[in-house]
Amino acid sequence: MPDRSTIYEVARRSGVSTATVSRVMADGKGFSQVTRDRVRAIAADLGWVPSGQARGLASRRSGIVGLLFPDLGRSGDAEEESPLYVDQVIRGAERAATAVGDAVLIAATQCESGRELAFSIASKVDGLVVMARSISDEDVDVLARSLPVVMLANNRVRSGLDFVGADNRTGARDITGHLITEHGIRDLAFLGGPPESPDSQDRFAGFCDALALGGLPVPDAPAADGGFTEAGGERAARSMLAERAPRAIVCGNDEMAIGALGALRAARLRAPADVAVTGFDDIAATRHVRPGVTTVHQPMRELGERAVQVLLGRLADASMPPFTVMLPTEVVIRSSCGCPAARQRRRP
Amino acid sequence: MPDRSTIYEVARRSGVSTATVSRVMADGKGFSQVTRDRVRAIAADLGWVPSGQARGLASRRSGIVGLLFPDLGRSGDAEEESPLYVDQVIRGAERAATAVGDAVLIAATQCESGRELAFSIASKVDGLVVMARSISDEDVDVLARSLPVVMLANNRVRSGLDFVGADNRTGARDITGHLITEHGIRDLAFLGGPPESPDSQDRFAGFCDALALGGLPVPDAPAADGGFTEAGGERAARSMLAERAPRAIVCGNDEMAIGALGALRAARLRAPADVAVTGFDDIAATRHVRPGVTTVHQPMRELGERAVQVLLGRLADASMPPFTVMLPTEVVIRSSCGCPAARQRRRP
DNA sequence: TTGTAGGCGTTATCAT
DNA sequence: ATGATAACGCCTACAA
Repeated sequence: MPDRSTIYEVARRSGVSTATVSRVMADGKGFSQVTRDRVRAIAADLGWVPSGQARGLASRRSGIVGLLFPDLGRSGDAEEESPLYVDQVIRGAERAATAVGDAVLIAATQCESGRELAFSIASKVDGLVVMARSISDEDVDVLARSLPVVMLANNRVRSGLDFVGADNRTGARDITGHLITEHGIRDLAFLGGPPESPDSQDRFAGFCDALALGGLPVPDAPAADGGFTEAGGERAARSMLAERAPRAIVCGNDEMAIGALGALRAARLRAPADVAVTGFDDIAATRHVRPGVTTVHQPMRELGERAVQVLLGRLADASMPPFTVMLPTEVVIRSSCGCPAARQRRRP
Repeated sequence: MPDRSTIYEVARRSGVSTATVSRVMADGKGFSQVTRDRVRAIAADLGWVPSGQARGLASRRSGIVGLLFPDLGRSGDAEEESPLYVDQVIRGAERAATAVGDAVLIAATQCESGRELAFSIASKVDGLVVMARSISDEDVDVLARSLPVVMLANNRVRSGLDFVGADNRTGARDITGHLITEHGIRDLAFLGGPPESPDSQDRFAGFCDALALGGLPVPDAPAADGGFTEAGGERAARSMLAERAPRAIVCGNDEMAIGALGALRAARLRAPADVAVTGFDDIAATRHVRPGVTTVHQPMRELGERAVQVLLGRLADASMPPFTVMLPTEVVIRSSCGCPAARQRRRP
């Protein structure tokens, strides 16, 4: 690897100044066609790749946005334990960023342990998208003092920060309402994720909304906690069933719903005949499993896209008032709720 | 957002020079404990985040590695069409990079269309991991002239570049051999991915190896091409079955295997009783579908990790001879090959 | 159309 | 243990 050549080298060989080279590469104005061609040819010939560092320093814009997401896989054991959720968000962010020529820097961080990493990322980017549970609130505040930060899927109200999220609460209310209204079920249990997860909290709140609407007693906490994993969901459902089987288990996400289906099978209970089950997120597996899991579709990729778009907007105009984007969710009817399998359509 | 404060501000308030601040932040040597504490306190108080640009420019190391992966989702329609494969690789890369304090810059590129993007990424990083089919060979060569490049899963022999990949050929040979040896099947068809995919080519080669070993006639091309997608696999299998059903369909990946299972169901053929089916990759869905898909496990996450590790090694020592890492694959027996469902264990 | 020169915020090399 | 000061590679007025 011969040292990366510089703008000086290109300028020297082209017989022009570095300013002209810079202008040519920026595709601006102020040079003749012949100069342009010569410079470009020599740059290509040299295989010159301009230094993003220097460019960023001079123009005070790196063209990089950062994405911090919660580091789950590392503590969990199996690969499938870590939600594909995040992957879709990453893809969405990537898409939105490259659409405007920016790039995405990613890092998995976990509150305390990821502090240093988070700051390291922050030093390299123009702005940051921070997913729920990836760094502490205090650190968010510190970071937000020196660069634009968009909160993603973290429903906590934070002073003056842009926010992008999905309407978890309404989704949970709708799917629970479906169970109550369409299937006449009046004995439902909610299987939650990690208690500190805002997503889990919002979904539980929506569950409660639906119970209240249906005139049913409202619990003050989820019936059990499955940590958002398939194994955790199975475990939680198993111990729940050991006591008393409800007519329906509303799960905080799809992984746990799939785990719950396993627990029902093990307990020789039929789903949905004996116990209806619903999920949340609409991951691919919900389509492949039998019975198909009735769930709530989250626009995960779009979440990532919108977050980056909001960030870019903020970068362009720092004076805008704080922005909040709440993306709609959608109930997806399959058969685990008791609907006939054929009716695999979506309804609002 | 008040302007990001600089090292000058910190130095001034601390009553020391910028050099000292730099030393303190680098956790190096050459300052008293009291100076250190004062500087750190003031830096924290100011919420100072050092500029990665300036730091990179001065130290000629950005602490960022780039990952270029093929941009599939954009052309395909549904989300699930785009292989989860890539997501795992991204996660692995992220893990390996953050383990040493680096960050990963990601971009989806598609040969010609992604040229510009690829160069933009290259300008921002210390080195590049390039996945198969994400940019053209010529562009790889150009980029490799100015920064270290590691090829990932691209089996093409490229002069002097580091390479990391999985042993597709042996995996395909083993799983095909299983069908021939354990199940006595002598009439097999290979369902390939995009003809230009090195992965697909290698797997087909392994398929042929096994046929030759079993004394069976060796075709010179896959029986059909399903583009590595579930829908494509179903379509290809359907038209294959319209002519004549083989005793086994060896699919180039899992998505197509799942599609093929759908086609068999539609044709009122039983799997594996009438036609055995195998996949490749071991994605999560292969466990959830019925029958469970016998497949070849690819260490996708590890692929990403190793690629970044090799890149970091190259960064540390540019003079090493080109490095090749071939990770082993592993046959995972489920029931779509004809084995009893209970025997869900792995074998080499 | 083109060149000159100062500045971007660090790190690193000398000194002291 | 600390301070000057010269890079680092590019952009951008301002001049010519």
